Amino acid sequence: MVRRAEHSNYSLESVDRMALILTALEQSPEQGLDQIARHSGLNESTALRYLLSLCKHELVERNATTGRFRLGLSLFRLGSRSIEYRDIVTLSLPVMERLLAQYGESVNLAARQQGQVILLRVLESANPTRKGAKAGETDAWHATSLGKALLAAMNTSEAMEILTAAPLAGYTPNTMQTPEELLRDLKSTEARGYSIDDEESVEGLRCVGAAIRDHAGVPRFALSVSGPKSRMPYPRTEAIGLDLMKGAALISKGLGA
Amino acid sequence: MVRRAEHSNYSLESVDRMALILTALEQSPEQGLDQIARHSGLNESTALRYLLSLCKHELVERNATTGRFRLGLSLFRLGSRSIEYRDIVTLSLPVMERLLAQYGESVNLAARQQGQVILLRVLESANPTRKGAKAGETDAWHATSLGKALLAAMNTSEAMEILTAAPLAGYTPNTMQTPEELLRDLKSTEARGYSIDDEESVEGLRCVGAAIRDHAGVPRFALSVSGPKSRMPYPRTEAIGLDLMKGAALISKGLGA
DNA sequence: CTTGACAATTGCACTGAATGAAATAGAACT
DNA sequence: AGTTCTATTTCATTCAGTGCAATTGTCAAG
Repeated sequence: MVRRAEHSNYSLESVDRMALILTALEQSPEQGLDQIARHSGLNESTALRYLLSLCKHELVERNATTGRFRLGLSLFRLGSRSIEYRDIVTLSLPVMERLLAQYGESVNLAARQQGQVILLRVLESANPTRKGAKAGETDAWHATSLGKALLAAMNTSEAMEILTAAPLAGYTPNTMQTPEELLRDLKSTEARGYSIDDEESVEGLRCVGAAIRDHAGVPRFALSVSGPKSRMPYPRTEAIGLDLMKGAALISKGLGA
Repeated sequence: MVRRAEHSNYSLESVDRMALILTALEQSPEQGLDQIARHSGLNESTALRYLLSLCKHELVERNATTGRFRLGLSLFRLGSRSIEYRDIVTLSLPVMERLLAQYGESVNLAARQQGQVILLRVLESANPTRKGAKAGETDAWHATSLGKALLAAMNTSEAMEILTAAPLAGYTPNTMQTPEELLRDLKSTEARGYSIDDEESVEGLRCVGAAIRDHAGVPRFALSVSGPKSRMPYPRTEAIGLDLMKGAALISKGLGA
């Protein structure tokens, strides 16, 4: 039963094309047929047929007056189910709630996905934080505790690949923008066991993060606690960091690690 | 450009099949190939090929040990974008235009933002009204149909918090200036489904409003129709109120509610 | 109003991608 | 050992899906 499908030719072109269309639509809120065709590399008539078919299932929607296309609500419904059904979230929730209760700061759970760090779940602190992150958003690899926790947990060559794939944007004066600098930070992160984002993504915001490994030991998720610098002094970040490591380890174990 | 595609045969079977698969997967968190094939009515080999292709794009994921399938994280990402890209103004415009055409009175869209009610868009009636509201202005919570529609849609404690935060200014003899009086009004508003401002903010002006909820069910926007008392007699306000509720519900649905 | 440029839509003939039945192969039992 | 599941693969057949080219509608400029 658990023979894995190896034949890569088990890939249906139509599904690939559909994915291309959706990826194209992801780039901007609303697009005309020509833009989508250009972006996806598909023939215009082909793109139109896919789009209309997708519309039938509300996976894509069409502006009735302009005729432009956008991502549909069915995707939202399916996406919500996807998270709801995901054991990582249910598995992490108790840990996250405990961390929130203990420290009173926002707790975040993220996944590594297709080269991005995507927030799965956020438990907001009761204290108003300047960072109003919401599930579904993507975080920067090099400037957040979530991203850096994941990077530090993978092997160096893989991390380098991600860090050199695109120019490293600067968000604050503290953002590290060279791979060399980051590599040094990742080394100490690995030794320490948890990552620190000291105003590297948002000014005044300090975060601590730890990686979660899946059943195969691959770092696939990360947990973080974030709060204003004033409420995150040094001895506290260490306490939180150690606690995060414990929590992350517990979840990893729950995933079968 | 805006010729609408009519030919229903513009539907790709592969897209329909893919939708069948996703719908099947939506039914329960994790399913084996046979269940999915049975549920979708597809041949097992066909279902497998779709599933594996979908896996390639992380639209579907596979449990590595059991071989069972579930909805993938890409759906979550796409779904989040779908909501993010949904713009309240564009979504509301068709509804607002219909209301203006139907009743010939000014139609207003507002958002609750940072403790205030902010007008997002105003469609002016052709008949000169004394209320020349413009987008960007703020409305009073306690003396307008927009504000009261929002207050009535939130839970009582939250509404009270807003009503007691600052003294309630009086604009006309009709303005309710005590939380108790307002609370009673909000109760009947909730039961009625739409709010009424009967010369409470501007003398001679009568308004009817309804709340719009976002994807999470939070009342975040409101829609209203306003006109001089002379053109807004009682049976008419009710007709407009019911119509507003329908419109608001439609927009809420468009936001993912 | 006419013209031209552009974007969306449709018709159509061809073709190879996708299909389902049947054969094969592990896994998990007895 | 065999038996019964479910998952995977093969393969010949064929029709779904393709892209070109023609058409139609829209918009803006003259």
